[in-house]
Amino acid sequence: MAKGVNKVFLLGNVGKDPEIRSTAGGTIVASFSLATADRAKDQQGNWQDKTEWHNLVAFNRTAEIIRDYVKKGTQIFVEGKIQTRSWDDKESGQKKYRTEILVNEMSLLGGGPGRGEGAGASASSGGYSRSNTSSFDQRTPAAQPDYADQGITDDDIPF
Amino acid sequence: MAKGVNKVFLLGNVGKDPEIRSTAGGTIVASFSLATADRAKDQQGNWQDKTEWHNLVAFNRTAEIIRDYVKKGTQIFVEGKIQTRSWDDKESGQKKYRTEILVNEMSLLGGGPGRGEGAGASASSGGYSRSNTSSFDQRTPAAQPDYADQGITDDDIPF
Amino acid sequence: MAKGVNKVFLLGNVGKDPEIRSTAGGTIVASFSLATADRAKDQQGNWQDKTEWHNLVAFNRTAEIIRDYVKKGTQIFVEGKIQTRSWDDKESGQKKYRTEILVNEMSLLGGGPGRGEGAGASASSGGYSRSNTSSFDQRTPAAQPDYADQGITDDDIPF
Amino acid sequence: MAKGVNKVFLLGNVGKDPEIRSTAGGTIVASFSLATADRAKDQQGNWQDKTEWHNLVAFNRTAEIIRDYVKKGTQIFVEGKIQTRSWDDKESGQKKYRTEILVNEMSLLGGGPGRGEGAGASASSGGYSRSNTSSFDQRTPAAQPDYADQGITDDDIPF
DNA sequence: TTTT
DNA sequence: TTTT
Repeated sequence: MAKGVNKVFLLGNVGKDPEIRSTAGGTIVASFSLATADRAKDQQGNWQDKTEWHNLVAFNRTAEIIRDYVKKGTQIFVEGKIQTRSWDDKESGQKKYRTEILVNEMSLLGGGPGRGEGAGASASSGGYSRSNTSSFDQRTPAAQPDYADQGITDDDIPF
Repeated sequence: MAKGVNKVFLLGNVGKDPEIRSTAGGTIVASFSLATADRAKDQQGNWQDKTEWHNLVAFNRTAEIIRDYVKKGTQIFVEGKIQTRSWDDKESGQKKYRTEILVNEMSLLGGGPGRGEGAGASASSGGYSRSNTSSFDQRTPAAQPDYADQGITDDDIPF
Repeated sequence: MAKGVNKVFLLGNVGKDPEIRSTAGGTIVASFSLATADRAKDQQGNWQDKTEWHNLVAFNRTAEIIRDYVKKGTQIFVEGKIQTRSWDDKESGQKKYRTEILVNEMSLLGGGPGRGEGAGASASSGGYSRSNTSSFDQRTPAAQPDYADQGITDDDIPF
Repeated sequence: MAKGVNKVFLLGNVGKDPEIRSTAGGTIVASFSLATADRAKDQQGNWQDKTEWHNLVAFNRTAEIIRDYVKKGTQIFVEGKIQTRSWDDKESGQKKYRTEILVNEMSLLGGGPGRGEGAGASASSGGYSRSNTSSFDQRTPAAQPDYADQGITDDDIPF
């Protein structure tokens, strides 16, 4: 029986083309950064824009959608959960932490220059459809993403 | 004009008595960890409990409430936003990151042993009131928390 | 492909013992009201408590948990979606609407007198466990709830 | 001290040009409907699109933004709370209910045909800016909207 | 480091 | 109709 709530909502623009990898078991993993713009008062009481960057990771079907439709600049809305992975840095011997958002659901929004064109791939047929919102659900993640290049073992996999 | 969404909901138990500090400017700052329990399928398909730890920080009125009512074990619900601070570690010269949840609203829940008694401080009068929910709002944070002991400058202050 | 977001979070107390029904197909349906207490400024600028009432409905496994653990006064946290059903009132001939929250996830909180005892049924063993949080997930609803007594047809079923 | 949580997130498209009114006290009130598209399995197990309609209401600064930038078709993201108003219908003598979402924050998204042109007003300067997200905050509502034409008295005003 |  |  699960307990607790750990829920995140982010709406922003993707910082770089997502990095797509596959695990030995065939699971697709998408990693990318998302910028959420915020407006806050500075110490002089003036409104200042501030950008917060988030590390996002998605698996399976959601990762496929990201591979096919999301790139630098794409505006998306995601629902996910916060996860912090830790490991011992080989060089410094220090404990290092990386906090990521595991994406559970994603909606592609119409905004931003990173939708519908470019070298990669896109199902957007331009014109009106470019302004649609599409939402995807990743309810049943299951697999062993290959995080080996980051020194991440299977024990770090969140499901 | 602000843009984007960066919203977090957490329901869990506090890991240790909160750390309360004051800035030179008189702003009260509360820092503490929160555990959210999760239930996820492992690679054998069995349900496993997993605890995720979050670093929370609150200011002003919310920090006062935390100082007075929250301690190790207290069950709370919070709404907040994700923030990642970074600095250069003096020893290793490496860039370090710390992701925190800036608490905007908090509800004290009835659960857990960490409500209403103990060495610290508490306004809870025990008995029935232990099962109440109380909610606090921190809408207008304003000040310069003294993060000096963490090598944090005023520029890192989120408002 | 789904589009859009329709997400609700409620934390409050149950108004009456939930009503449990079964459909012809065997689906369990739980209906109940939830009060969320709010604090808002009145026209004189004074803070006033205000209670908002919500109609909640849950199916299958979540309905079973509600049947077994939730009753009048129980404090819960739910995640769900908003749904408005409409029908033609036979008497007045008017179109009538009823907005409900379809519960997707629920956490039992420790608060309130409606936990663990009473005439109905409860798996709570009292004492310490009263302060626990338990969370349940209803990810794959599937069936034909019998809403016949409300003049509701299968077409109104949300899944 | 407030209690409880009553929080709603909606992402969808506006159904009609918003209705803008002013109260005797000068408060601006915006009312409009929002469609959130959902994807759900029907009884045959096929995925079906389903649209849920919501009644939204906003006051003050948020209402002004809506007046100036939102119209039929505009894609928006809103955060708000659920409110149900009730009154006695004069004709039938029946108690009637209307559930609305009181909008607290709104983000204009790039999608949809209802952005940037039209008879009304718009600050959108076309081109790139049309794909931006703008977010507005309504933290301190205060006033007496004139709901007289709906048989609504000051007592129904949520703040 | 919480909680069950 | 809950809860404090």
